[in-house]
Amino acid sequence: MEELIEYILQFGNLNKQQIELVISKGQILQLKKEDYFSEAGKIPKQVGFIVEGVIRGCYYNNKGEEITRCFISENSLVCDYVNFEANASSSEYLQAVTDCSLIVFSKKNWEELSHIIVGWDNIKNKMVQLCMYQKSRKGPVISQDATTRYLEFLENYPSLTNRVPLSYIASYLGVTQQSLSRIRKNIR
Amino acid sequence: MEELIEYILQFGNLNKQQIELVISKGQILQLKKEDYFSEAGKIPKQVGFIVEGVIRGCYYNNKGEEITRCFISENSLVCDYVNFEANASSSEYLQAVTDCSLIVFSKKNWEELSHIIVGWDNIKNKMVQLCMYQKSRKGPVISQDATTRYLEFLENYPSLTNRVPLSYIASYLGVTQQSLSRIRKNIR
DNA sequence: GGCATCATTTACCAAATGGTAAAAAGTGCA
DNA sequence: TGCACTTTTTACCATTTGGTAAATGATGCC
Repeated sequence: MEELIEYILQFGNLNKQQIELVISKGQILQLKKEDYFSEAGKIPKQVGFIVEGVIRGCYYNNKGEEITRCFISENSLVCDYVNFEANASSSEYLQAVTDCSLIVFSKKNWEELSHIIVGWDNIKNKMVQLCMYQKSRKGPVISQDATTRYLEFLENYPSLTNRVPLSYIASYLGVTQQSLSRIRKNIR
Repeated sequence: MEELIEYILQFGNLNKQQIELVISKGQILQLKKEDYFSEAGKIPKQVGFIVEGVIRGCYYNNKGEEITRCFISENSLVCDYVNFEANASSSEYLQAVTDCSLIVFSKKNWEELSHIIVGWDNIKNKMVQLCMYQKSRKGPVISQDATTRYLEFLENYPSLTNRVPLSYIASYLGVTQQSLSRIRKNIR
């Protein structure tokens, strides 16, 4: 739980008792590679914090191709938050890319924290907003060519290169797997 | 102001007195085409709501090319919100594409609303989060080809086609202006 | 170990897009 | 109206990327 607490304290202060309250509401969740954390068409039921592992957001486009939209790794929140809040069904899958250890909060527990910790809403919203902001900033830039997008991916996600299948990275970067393979060859 | 109130009430209820408080904190701002609402390298000073006009988010990439990252039009919030909250300098410009009428809230007034209206924070955060969420969903999809991206742009932003220069749309879609011109020709 | 299965690389050609340049169309102003 | 200026279109060819297919490399299971 230490990682989670350290993460939270970036966004505001909590005393020991409040930290205990947060911990008491969280539960450990282990996901096996390819398990879903949440699914398209279903209402997201929990907020997660990744202690170990990689999760991706993905969906199927109208050609039936599977597209990876984002990667989330250690020490980050994982949740389709807007739909979690609105009790609306999600349009994408959140799927474990590797075996994962998470700390998760049910909707009930997550909401209770707002009632029992003064200032929790403030921390919570800063966390969620930073999360959304970073996703939009660390993603591939559409105006760059594929090689540049791959090089920036390596910079932004150095720890992912060897634990994520090439096909996921390819659809994330908007190129075919074959093109990405060729790009990697040309870089060396 | 009616548009703003209607927009806000989507996210939660306010009584007449509270609505008056919101109105009392907002100010009218007129922007001329190409004026900046906020600038890269500067700390965003206000939150805006677009009553009339179009604003774009843009920046200069490392080749010095000007890249449009998003379009925001009537009945939407406009703000680099994370940096506004954090008093951090922005990495992009928010620039009027057409003459604009806005209702703006200074940082001081925006924060005061949190103190004087119970439940304002809740409304505010839902607004901001939906705003960020939509930006990530309405943007061009990197795994689609340029023609598809343009067609989806037309669907997502039908009102922008004739009031935004082609060059802005081109960089937004990640193609050169010449390519976009060719694409438009082939669609007809 | 050997086999089946899946992931990645390579090759080939077709199609899409970029870069440069020039022409055409549109806009504002004297 | 006519001129200067900006925006958009068009054309040409080089380069990048996609689509299909097959070969190679990895991985897990019996």
